[in-house]
Amino acid sequence: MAKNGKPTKRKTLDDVAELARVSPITVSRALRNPTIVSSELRQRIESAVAKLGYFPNLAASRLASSRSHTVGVIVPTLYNVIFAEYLQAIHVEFLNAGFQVVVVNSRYSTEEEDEAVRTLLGQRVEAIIIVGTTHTTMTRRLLQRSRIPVIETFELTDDPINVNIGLSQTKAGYDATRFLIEMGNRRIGFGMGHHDIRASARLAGYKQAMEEANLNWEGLLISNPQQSSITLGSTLMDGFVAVPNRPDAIFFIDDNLALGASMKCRQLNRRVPNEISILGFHDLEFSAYASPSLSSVATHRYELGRLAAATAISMIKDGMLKQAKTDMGYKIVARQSTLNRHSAKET
Amino acid sequence: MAKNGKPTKRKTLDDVAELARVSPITVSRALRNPTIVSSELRQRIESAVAKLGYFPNLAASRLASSRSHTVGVIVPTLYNVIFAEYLQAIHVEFLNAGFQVVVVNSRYSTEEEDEAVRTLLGQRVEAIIIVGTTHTTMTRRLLQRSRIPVIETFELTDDPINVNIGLSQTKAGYDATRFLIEMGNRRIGFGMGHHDIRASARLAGYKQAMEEANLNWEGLLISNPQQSSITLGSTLMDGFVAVPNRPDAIFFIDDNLALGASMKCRQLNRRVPNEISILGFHDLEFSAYASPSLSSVATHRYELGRLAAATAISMIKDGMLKQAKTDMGYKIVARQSTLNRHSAKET
DNA sequence: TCCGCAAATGATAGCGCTGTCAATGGCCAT
DNA sequence: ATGGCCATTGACAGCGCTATCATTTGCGGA
Repeated sequence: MAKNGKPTKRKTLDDVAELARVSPITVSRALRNPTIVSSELRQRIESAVAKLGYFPNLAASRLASSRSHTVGVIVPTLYNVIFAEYLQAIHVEFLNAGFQVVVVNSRYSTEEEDEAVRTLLGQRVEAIIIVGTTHTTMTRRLLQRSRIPVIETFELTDDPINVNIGLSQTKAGYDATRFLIEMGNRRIGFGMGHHDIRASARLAGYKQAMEEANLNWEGLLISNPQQSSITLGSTLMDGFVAVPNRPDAIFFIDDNLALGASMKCRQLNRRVPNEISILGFHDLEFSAYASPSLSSVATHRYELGRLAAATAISMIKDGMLKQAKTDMGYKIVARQSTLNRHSAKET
Repeated sequence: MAKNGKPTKRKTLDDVAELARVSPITVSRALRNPTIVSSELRQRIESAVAKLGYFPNLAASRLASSRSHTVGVIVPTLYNVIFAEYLQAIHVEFLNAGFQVVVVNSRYSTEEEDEAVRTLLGQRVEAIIIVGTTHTTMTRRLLQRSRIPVIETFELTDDPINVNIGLSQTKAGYDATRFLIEMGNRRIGFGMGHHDIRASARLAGYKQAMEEANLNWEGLLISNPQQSSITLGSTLMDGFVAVPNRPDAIFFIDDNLALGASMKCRQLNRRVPNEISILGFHDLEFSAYASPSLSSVATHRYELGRLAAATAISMIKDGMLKQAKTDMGYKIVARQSTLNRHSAKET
């Protein structure tokens, strides 16, 4: 309930200046860079600020200085812990450098991504960090015209807008599949949720590896338009056990699916990895501690976010747009959920 | 790389107006409310906008209209899926209502929360949704003075700033513990990560229930200053099996811990629920699908976020600050991980 | 035909800050 | 005592929009 009917206008710099008996510009300076104002005035100003409960109108400040001290980050979802780690790193870097971070969620839609870019540019963000390298033509043009640093992440492209930091999703999918093949698996399944761009790239890598090894993947590819989750992994596993001529290994698009599938296997009394090997992706926090521990492809989300933010900061400082591409790589981590069937035979 | 050295000033409304041969104010209107401008001018304006690649400077718009069309949300962390679900609901509601959402992370610190509030108020957000009801005196005063709707969530308080929507964490902890007691457990452990406010409230409820039942909880309380995770659950379980006179049930502060503990039990060959019952909290998405499925206390995060946002929107529209308190409740969901030892004895 | 009214458009004056340059005063070297 | 320099402080204009009121135009009814 409003305490009273007074329209109590918000306090402005001028109110503070009046109370502190100094000019408004001095208040502005005292607030932004206290050291350049004499300590006497500074104290008068500080107490006036406290007394009035003043704080600056950022819109006015941004308009006058044409600096927003804000950067934008576009992620496809907030649900996925991958992006939470990435965002955390970005936040830390930018907050330390005095920037505010606005996060916008594009929900895996290029149209929403386009809108998000417009919103951010309208706010005159000083840099944009975006997940993915595939955008609508319009979005790409907007970003190019914007003349602010744009960091495209998570994937790799030969034609970045400015800076690209990521890993080859296709190659990762290929190598992961090769890993399973070299472990002696023949019928290798592929389990995924909805076909987002990066998941599809990993799928392409899988198909390539399978074809190169003359292995047939028909009937071994199970997907579901839902978002990836432990629950979904459990559901997908139901599908795999129903396949005639069951797979001896499955590559899941991420560790959530892999964990759900592994738990389902136990319910169904299918031994992992003996009867069926399971390989995940991303090496999530729990994977090393699951039972059996999950083999996975480690990606470096935190470092990726950190590097993206650090690069953006240095570009903002220099006022220069450079073009660059950094491959963060990945690493296949073999744990209990995958079995080397060659050595298993030997013993 | 900058394509050329031209300082290419950003396009403004005036540029568009000039190109479209209309007055700036007409452009402003055409952009904000196209229907009130004749279709001829509207088309001229639209093509000028497209040609120039113009889009509005939000800082100027906010300053002039003193409306930000922005709301702020403060959460303690982005890592916890609980808050991701809550944020998702908030985003959906506000975006549909034409508001932008700024999310700030307070990292479980009241100091950072205070800063976050200042940042948001400086942006002249039109409402603030905040997790928790405990703030510094200063923060509370700022929020009260702000004269915008403040929605405190997740907990319940008798003295809300404006609107409070949540559940009694203490009562939930109490009831969960009662549930385990009534199932015939005597030595009931409590496992938690770092002592954030809501976790501590659940702990208080646990202690109360134990004391009322004349049960001793000494030595049965294991915590770790880390953030709750599946991994940490696994670690905590190591602690519980090392306790002399092992617990027959454990209440974990959330389902991540419960799942990690359950997986560890299997590694250690402790049967769940026969040797040890496990109860989690929040009823996360995977809990029903884990093996064994996890008993938990279901909370309603999505609905909570939705309601918080809807309430904020209606308050913004009405321009009225009301005081209200809504108890969202919770629900104990019994699944496989807890055993009713009374019936177990009977059979 | 003229008036009145609604719809469409325009002119003016800020919103609350900061960039820029000017003014002031104290202090030291000469 | 004088000039010059640095450290402080202030005046002024303007950032790019929108609220508000004023003006213009078209059209039906008296």
